[in-house]
Amino acid sequence: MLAQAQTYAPRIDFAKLATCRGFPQQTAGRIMAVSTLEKKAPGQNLFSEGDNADNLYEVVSGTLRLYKLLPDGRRQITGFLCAGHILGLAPEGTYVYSAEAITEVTLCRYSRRALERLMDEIPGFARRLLTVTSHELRAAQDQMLMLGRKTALEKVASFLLMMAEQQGSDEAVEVSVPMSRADIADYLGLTIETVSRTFTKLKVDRVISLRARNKVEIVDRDLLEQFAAGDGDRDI
Amino acid sequence: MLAQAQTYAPRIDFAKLATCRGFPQQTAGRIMAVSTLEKKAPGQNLFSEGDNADNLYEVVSGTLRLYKLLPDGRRQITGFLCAGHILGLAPEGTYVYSAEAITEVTLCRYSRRALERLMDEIPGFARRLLTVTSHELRAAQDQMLMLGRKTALEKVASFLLMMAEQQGSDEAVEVSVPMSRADIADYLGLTIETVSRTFTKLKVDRVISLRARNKVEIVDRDLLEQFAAGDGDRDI
DNA sequence: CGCAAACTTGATGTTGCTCAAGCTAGGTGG
DNA sequence: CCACCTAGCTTGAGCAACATCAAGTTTGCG
Repeated sequence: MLAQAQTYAPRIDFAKLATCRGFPQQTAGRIMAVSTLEKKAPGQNLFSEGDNADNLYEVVSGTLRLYKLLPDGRRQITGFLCAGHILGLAPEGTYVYSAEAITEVTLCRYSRRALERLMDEIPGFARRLLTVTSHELRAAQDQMLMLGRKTALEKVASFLLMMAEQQGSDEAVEVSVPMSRADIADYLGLTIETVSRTFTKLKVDRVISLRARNKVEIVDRDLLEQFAAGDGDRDI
Repeated sequence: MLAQAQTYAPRIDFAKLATCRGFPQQTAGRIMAVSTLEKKAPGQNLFSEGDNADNLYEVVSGTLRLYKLLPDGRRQITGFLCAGHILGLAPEGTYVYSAEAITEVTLCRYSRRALERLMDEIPGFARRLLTVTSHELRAAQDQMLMLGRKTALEKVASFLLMMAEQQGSDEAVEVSVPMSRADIADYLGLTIETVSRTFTKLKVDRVISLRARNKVEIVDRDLLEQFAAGDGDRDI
C-alpha cells in the first residue's frame, strides 16, 4: 500500500508532476527526494475533515473526491481530483474537507515539515503552490455559480462537459465517468433520482448514450453545450 | 477618487495590511511603496470577469461583492469581502469574477508587475499570498456546502452568523448588513422574496429583530445557531 | 411632498425531492 | 455454468420547498 518512490516505482516521471514541473532537474530532484509514493484502493480514505493536516498530496493517477458533511449526514462533494491536482494545503493546521479514493489512486505525498522547508528553500516553490491554489479557487467559484444558479439539466450537462474536457481530446466522444450517481448528485447539489432522470432525458433526446456503467458517449455535443448554457428545450 | 497613498492618506496603518503584516518594517515599507490607495463609491465596479488582471487589491475598509454571471443574467455572488481580504489574483491573466463596491470602499492596489517583483524579491511574500488564498478556498468550500445542501432557513441563519462573526465581537448583538436583499439572495442561491420571507420568519420567531434597513439585531443566538445547523423547528 | 428603489406579503406554479417499486449488471457460491 | 444476490441505477406517483407573478408598503432622497 505504501511505497518509497525511489525504490518501488521508478517508472513515474517526476518531472511531469505539478510540484516539479518547470524547475531545473536538480531542484526537481530535491522536491521528489522528500516525497513518498502511495496507493489507495477505491473507497479508501486519505484524511478526514478536522484531521491534523500532516501531509500534502499530488494525484499521480486515478480519481478522488473531496467532500464536506453536515452533522445530519448531508454531503457536498467539493471536487473530483484527477492527475496533476494537489490537495491537503491547510494553513490552519487541520484539513477542511475529507478525501477518498474513487478509483484506485496513486499519490505523491509530502510531509508538512518537508513542504515548509521546500517553500523556504526553493525560490518559486511557494509561488507554484499559489498558482495551483488559485486554479482550485477558480474551479470553486465556477461550482458556486453552478450550485446556486443552474437548473438540474444545466448542472448535469455542465458536469458531462467538464468530464469530457478534463479527459483532454475535444473529440473524446466516449467519456469515462468513474463516480457513482450518488457522487454526481452530491457534487451537483441534487438527488440520485434527479441525476438519473436527467441522464435519461439526455439519452432520450439523443444527446448522450449510456454505454457501460461508467461510460457516457456524447452524441450531440452542440446540443449538450446548449443545455449546459441554459438554452435547453426553449427553441426547438 | 484615486489617491497616492503617501500623499493623500497618511493615516492608514500599513503595518496592519494583510500584505505587510508580520514583515520587518523595512520590508513592509517596500511593499507599501509599490501600492496605491484608491476609493470606490457604492455600486462602482473594480473590474469585470474577463478583464485583463492588471491589479491585485487589498480591502482597507468597506465591503464589496464578487460575482459571476450566466449569459442570461443570473448572478451568483461568490463572496462579500471586507477589510483585510485580497482579491484579483489571476494566474491565467484575466479576472475570473467581477468586483463591485457595496459601501464606500478603500483599497490598496498593486500592479501585476510590482506584485511579481515582490514575489520574486521578498522571501515569504508568495507564501503569504498562498495562505490568504487558501483561506479564500476554504470559505469557497463552506459556501459550496451551503449552496448545495442547506435549506433556505439554514442558509439565511448561517449568513447572519457569518456576518456577526466577521464583525468580531461575539457579543455583537447588532449586526451591520450593508448589502441588499438582492445581494443576499444571489449569495445564498435564493430569490429576494425567499430571503425576505425568511427574515420575517426569524423576526416572528423572535430570533432576530430588524432595526434600521441595514441593521439586524440577534435576539436569540442559540436558536439562530440551531436554525443554521438544521435543527430548526423540529424540536420545539 | 412626491417619487423611486428596496422591501414585504400574498396567491399560484413548478422544479426537484421523497417515498416506493422495479430493473440490471456484476460477483459469488453451489 | 448457472441461479441467486446485492449494490447501483431507473422509473413512477405524490408532495414540499422554493420560485414566480403581482400587489402593496416602507424608506430614503431630491
